[in-house]
Amino acid sequence: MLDKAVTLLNVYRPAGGSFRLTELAARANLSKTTTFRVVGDLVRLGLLEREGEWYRLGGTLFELGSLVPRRHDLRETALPFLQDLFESTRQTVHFGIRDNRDVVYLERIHGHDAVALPSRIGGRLPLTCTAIGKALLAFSGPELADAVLADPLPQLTSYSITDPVRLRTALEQIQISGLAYEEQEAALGVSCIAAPVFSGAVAVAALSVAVPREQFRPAHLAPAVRTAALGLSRTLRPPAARG
Amino acid sequence: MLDKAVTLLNVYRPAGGSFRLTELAARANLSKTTTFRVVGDLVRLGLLEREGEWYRLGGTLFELGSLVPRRHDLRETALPFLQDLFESTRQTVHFGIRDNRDVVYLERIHGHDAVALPSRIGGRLPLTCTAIGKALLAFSGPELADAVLADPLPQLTSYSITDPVRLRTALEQIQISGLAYEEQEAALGVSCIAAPVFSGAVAVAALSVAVPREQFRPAHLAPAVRTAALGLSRTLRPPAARG
DNA sequence: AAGTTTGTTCCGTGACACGGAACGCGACGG
DNA sequence: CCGTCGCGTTCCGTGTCACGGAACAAACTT
Repeated sequence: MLDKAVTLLNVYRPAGGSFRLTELAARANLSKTTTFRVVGDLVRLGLLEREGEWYRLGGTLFELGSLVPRRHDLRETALPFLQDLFESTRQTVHFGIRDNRDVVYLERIHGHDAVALPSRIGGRLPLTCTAIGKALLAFSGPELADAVLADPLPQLTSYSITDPVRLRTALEQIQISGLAYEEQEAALGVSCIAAPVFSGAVAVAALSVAVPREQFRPAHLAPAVRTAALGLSRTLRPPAARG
Repeated sequence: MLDKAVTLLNVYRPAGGSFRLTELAARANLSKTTTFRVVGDLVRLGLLEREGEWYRLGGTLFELGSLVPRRHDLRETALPFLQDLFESTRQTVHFGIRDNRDVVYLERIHGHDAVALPSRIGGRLPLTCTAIGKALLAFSGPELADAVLADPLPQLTSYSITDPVRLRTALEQIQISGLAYEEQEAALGVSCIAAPVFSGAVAVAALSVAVPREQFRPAHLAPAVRTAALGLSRTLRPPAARG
């Protein structure tokens, strides 16, 4: 019952949208009868919403998701620094953490002229294809980097780094400079620069600026990104006694 | 099973936090045995996370919640206008929709010196105690206003309006001016000004600026709030063919 | 050392989740 | 106008697994 319910909810990952009963049953590998009953319960409980014959995720999930502790707290303390960064660059600003081998985006703020990117709040992208991911990977200990480099590297565009040797030298460069770059590795026409947010020696999060490729001026963006990341690191220090 | 699981998740509303097994069982009115089993399933499925003997909401909920359609779409198109508003006022900016008799906040952006407020993303406050709520109530049709005014009005502070007659004249004033005010009705020392976001004749959302009481200059804030709301209304028009 | 509260395991019973089969309906298409 | 298809929905018999009381181990409090 519970398993089937969560399986049904997971049908909506990672893209969201609306589904009809039969399609839900097919994607969840459940019988139509069971789907009908479970989906009915989910609607009654507010986890799904029904509009005609279409089902979508319900508002209760939004409210529960907003309460998830680490995500909410980090986002709240990071927001002012992200605002600073946005104001000084006027480009799309990202903020994310690591979960396993993905970066999970906690915040993404932009103006009217945002670049097209696969990132979205609550969404996931491979560590190795994004600037934020590389910044996190470079400061998450050598074990993780070794493990990631041992497997085939995921590829989002033709520019995504697939050569582990090249990625390792990139990580070493990141560890020296404290800045991570990414050029069209996540989306064509977009480049990124990111800096890790530290709690001690390991990165607990990272923030980045995404810029159209032709406007990418790393030397100009670096100080702003670094300043925001350092400021956030310092702010996290006092209350972040949680090991 | 499903009911009990959702009951357990709802223990975390509206404040979030961490709970131990016995406290979860008590708050959910479930036997300790059942709580133990269901909570174990929830952890296995990612809806809860366990740290020692403490349970908190899990990252899966954050990711699912970020996919809830109306919330996500509205937030995404509203964000640039909220940024404009924040930049021109440098005060806490809110964006919310109506759900039943509450306002649900979809976004809340602020700088380093944010005022203390009970609002939070995904949180709820009574329609009648907030500027956003009044703006929504004034443009949600007379039936809702009549129903709300017929019942006792909720009260968050000693300044919250409890007299239905006074609230009705306030709503009429909002319908004329297109702007809603609130002075210390949600939190002491904080005043707000809000404007509705229209889709046709009804408000589908509203945005506001929250300011420390002593700095509150309505005449100065009004144009910025109105401009942001109108711009957002216009942007929502073309793609918002959904009745 | 006795008592209290914690998380956890065990187990017998009974409710209810399960999915196959069948139904009503609307949309096509011959 | 009548088949057929796919849809959502209802029904029902079977079997399972959810349920909670009782008991246990461990960690604190007194």
